[in-house]
Amino acid sequence: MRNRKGGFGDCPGGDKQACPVEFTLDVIGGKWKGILLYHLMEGTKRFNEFRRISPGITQRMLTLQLRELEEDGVVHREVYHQVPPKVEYSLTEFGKTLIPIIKLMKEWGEEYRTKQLSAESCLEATDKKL
Amino acid sequence: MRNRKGGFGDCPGGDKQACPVEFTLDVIGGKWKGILLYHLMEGTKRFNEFRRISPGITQRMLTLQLRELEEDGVVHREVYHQVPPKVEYSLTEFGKTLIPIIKLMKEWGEEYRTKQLSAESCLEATDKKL
DNA sequence: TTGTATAGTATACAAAATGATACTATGGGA
DNA sequence: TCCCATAGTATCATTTTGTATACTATACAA
Repeated sequence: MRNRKGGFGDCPGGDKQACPVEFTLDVIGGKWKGILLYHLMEGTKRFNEFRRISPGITQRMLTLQLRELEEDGVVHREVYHQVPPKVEYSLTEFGKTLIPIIKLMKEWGEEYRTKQLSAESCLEATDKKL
Repeated sequence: MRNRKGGFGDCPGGDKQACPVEFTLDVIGGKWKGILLYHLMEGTKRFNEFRRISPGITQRMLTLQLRELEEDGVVHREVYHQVPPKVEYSLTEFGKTLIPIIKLMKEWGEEYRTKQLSAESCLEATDKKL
């Protein structure tokens, strides 16, 4: 993943050309990008808003993931030169084309998260019961 | 990613519960899972068929990714006790519920791969022209 | 007897992703 | 004067992911 700079043309197995699915996953598949995009669908968010929403993410990771999304043209970063600083993140028009995918992933996740969990607890039955 | 065994209940930031998108990405987001699922949509595939389709993948990674998909209940692994061995992989019913997502990702990838590339070459303009 | 094909394992190593922690600048308020 | 908040960097450690290579069993075919 994310090893695409420098052109797809010389991709050894030709995977990236052959697989648009991989291309898409390359854009949205980072560890935190799902959450970020999910919340950006609601509208503009500030840096620390994301931190409050997902306390698990470190500042570093938040910066990195947002920068990658920015590089990919998916999010827009608006800097207000104030003190204390203010930076707003939002979906670009291009980023908005991802919304149907995010929504579908959200719905699938919502529907199968619980089912999968119960299936797993039947199959594995080694963990503590929730 | 993939750090979910042992229950979601104690997820520190509560991210996995809060974000079904992450749950979905956890299932389909492996480096090769996109390609594998993409080709499994067409029907049953054998181990070495995958290797021929994507020569870039090593045997080890192919095994690992298929096993993860199997663990997640997405693919079914049918072993034929023959010599030489024969193992067939196919989508489970559960796996088939992912098809709309894969298809949407495929379409998005097909549509924006080229646009993104040309946009990138305008913005970055450091790589050789394709 | 040697080679072929399949579907893997095992081991070692390398690279990439992620995490933890400390640090920065700055204007305003207590 | 000290502390607060914001939006980050910088550095280092750890974990995860991926690669390379060699190895396995076994029936059949040359």
